[in-house]
Amino acid sequence: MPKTDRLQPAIDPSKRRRAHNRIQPLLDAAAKLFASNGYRETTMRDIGAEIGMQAGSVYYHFKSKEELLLAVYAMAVDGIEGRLLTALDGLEDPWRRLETAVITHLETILDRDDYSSVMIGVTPDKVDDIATELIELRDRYESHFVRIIEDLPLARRTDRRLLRLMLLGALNSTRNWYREGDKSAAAIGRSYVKFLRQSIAQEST
Amino acid sequence: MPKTDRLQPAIDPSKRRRAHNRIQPLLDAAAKLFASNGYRETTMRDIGAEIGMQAGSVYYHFKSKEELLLAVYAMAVDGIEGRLLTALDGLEDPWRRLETAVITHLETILDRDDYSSVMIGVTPDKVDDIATELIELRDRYESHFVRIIEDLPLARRTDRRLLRLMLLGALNSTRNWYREGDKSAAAIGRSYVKFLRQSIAQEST
Amino acid sequence: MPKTDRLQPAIDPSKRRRAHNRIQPLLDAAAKLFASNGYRETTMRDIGAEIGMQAGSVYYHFKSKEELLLAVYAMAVDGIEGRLLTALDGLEDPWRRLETAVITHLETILDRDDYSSVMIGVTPDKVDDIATELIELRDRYESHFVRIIEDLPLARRTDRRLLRLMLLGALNSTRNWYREGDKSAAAIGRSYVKFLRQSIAQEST
Amino acid sequence: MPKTDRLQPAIDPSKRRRAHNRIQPLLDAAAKLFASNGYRETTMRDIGAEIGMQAGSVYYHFKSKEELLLAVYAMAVDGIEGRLLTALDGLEDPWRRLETAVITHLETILDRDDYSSVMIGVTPDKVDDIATELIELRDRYESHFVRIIEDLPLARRTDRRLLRLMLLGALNSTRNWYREGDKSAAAIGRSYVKFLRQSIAQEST
DNA sequence: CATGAATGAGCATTCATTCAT
DNA sequence: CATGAATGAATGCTCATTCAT
Repeated sequence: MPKTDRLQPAIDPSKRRRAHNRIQPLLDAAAKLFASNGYRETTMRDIGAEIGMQAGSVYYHFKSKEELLLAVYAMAVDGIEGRLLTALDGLEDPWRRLETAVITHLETILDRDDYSSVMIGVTPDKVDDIATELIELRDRYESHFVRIIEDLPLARRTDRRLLRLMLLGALNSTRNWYREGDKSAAAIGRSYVKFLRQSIAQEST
Repeated sequence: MPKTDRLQPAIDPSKRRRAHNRIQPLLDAAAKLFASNGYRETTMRDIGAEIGMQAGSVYYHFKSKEELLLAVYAMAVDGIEGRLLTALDGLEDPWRRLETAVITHLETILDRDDYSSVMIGVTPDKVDDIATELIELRDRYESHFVRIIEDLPLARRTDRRLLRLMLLGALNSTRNWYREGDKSAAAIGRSYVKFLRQSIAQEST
Repeated sequence: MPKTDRLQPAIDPSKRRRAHNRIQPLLDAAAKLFASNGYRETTMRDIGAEIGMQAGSVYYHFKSKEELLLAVYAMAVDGIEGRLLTALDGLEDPWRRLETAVITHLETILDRDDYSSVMIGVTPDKVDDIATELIELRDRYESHFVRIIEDLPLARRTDRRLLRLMLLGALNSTRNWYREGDKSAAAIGRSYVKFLRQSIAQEST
Repeated sequence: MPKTDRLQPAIDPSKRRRAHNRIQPLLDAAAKLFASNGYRETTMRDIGAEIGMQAGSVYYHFKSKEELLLAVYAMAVDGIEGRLLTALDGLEDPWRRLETAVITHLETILDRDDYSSVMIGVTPDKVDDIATELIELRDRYESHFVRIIEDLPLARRTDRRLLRLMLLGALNSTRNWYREGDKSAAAIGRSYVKFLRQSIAQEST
């Protein structure tokens, strides 16, 4: 995933040279540490140290640890959403769209991208003050799955919400067991869709 | 789930009544707090206070917080495993066995049982020193699913491991979204199995 | 002023020996440092160090710095009120009562007693969370002056409230200029009353 | 009180308009914040922000926070002293001079003027490095009261220093209790003088 | 068995100050 | 003149753990 600068405050490009933009490195460092050690277990000192900065200095850029998490989370959603939309672009067939979404999602989270790891790994309700914002962000992303599943020609009375929840639960949990040497994200994704498709598709399909 | 004492080390029953009668309350308190607030966010003081005990006194019974988590985790596995085996007892049909396992699993974790909440909710790798033990315990439980899925008459070349991983991932993630008023655990379980069955079953089925 | 134990939780005297009661030394240390350096400029580390204790350990006894201030303040009021009542005991003549109150007040705050210095020196409104409690305590003490001045046979239309405020303002400010070698507290007190008495007394006096 | 520039170092008037036009706003901002929140509780960031300036930029004008306080304090003394002298101008009668001084002082500090609030509210000894300068400034102002009281025809053996200290103590403490709706500054001042005059005046008066 | 007391390392956060640009 | 960025020391507070009694 590209470490985009979508979230960055627009700054006068002339100053950019000087500013050395420490925000991106900071976000990257935070993402990396949150992803590998967890949000709570990562200290502001760790984050600062990662880019040779004092803990206190981090506060020049982000006014709290939670604020920093929120920024990382937002960039994660930004990134994964962007990838998803790009991959989906131009695809019409509902089942292909589903498969593509599943595969893209898996590819993002299994390539151990720090940002999306944070998004998948951080339990919003442990971070009270920004829980709402976090959940909103996540929902924004998942809404694409809502739509994709809506468009599927399914057997009548299929509970589409349950289907989505099942699928996303399965998808997100891959990151707990996936190891180097396992099947590719694409293969896993294809299998998951195959495991479901025939059971849920409309008869005629 | 009953707050059983199934796993307790076999000790002289005469002493049991008096000597170790604080262990169970302690485990229950820890389970309750770990489940509702998380392992890291729960302090030894909280746990002690829950049963009117000083923080320091907890160390008479468990030599560290991790040790306490391990004990809770072990009891959780013990409990959920017990329920599973009881439910499965006597059942022969492979698909019924699967459905029963799925439903039983969901019933345990969705009735917000403290012990199993800990088992599902605590990420082993955040607790370095006992991660191995925790994983072993979890594997012991999941091995029943390995066997159940092994016994399923599936289409040739179905990746049974992937199927199990997908299913357990979906199952365990229910606890993140399940709310009062949602379908029953049994209904959800039945749906999940239905979502899969036809797609993966051997033609003749 | 006696460093009383009025505020202490009643504890089983048998345990007292063991407990070494660190609360009193802690209050004394806090009073001393608050008095000489100010509340804000005193750190919990300073207070702990004063009695050979880690900063963190202070929290075993007081759950916050403000809580500690409140306890010191309460003991200060306790002490100065006790002295006042004792001094007033048995006195009937209204003017003697006033003079005695004034002198006693001055003696307490000018002997550089740490507790009353805190009471006089700490501005309640800088300590938001306990401002109310602090003000209540101070009012409790000052209410004795309200009564003493009420009992004075004054010229009609004398604004007794204003008189009290003037007097207490003058009294409390002595601590800002009083130096070793100045007149005694008693002499100052007598002068202050003399400065006022004739002007405000009822004609017949 | 007008936010005057009376004390400013005499500088080339041509530059004054432009070059130092940030000093006055800075002083005003500092005075405002010191007065309402206290010296310690006010940060350089707050002060800068008040006039749209970075914290670091403040250091271009004042080399430290204490320096800034000193400047505010000096302007405060300058202002209150100016008002006093203006009010006293032409008055001959010693008692009228006293009453006027008292009332003028009260009017200045009770109209919640930021500068004089700082002067009255900041305890010099909490600001070690400039305590001497602060005290000198305050003394300069109070010397006018020394003289006014010297000129009073008082009963022999009246301790004029004590009288001054009592009066100023009473005066300055008004700001702790004065609230909207209380008597006017003038009324309070007149009362205070009345409370004292007859008691201390020479018989013949 | 249990407590009361204390430790000490650590944490998020604050803030006066510096300085290159 | 002013800023943006950073420092570093400090601060109130937390918490798993220890240990004498």
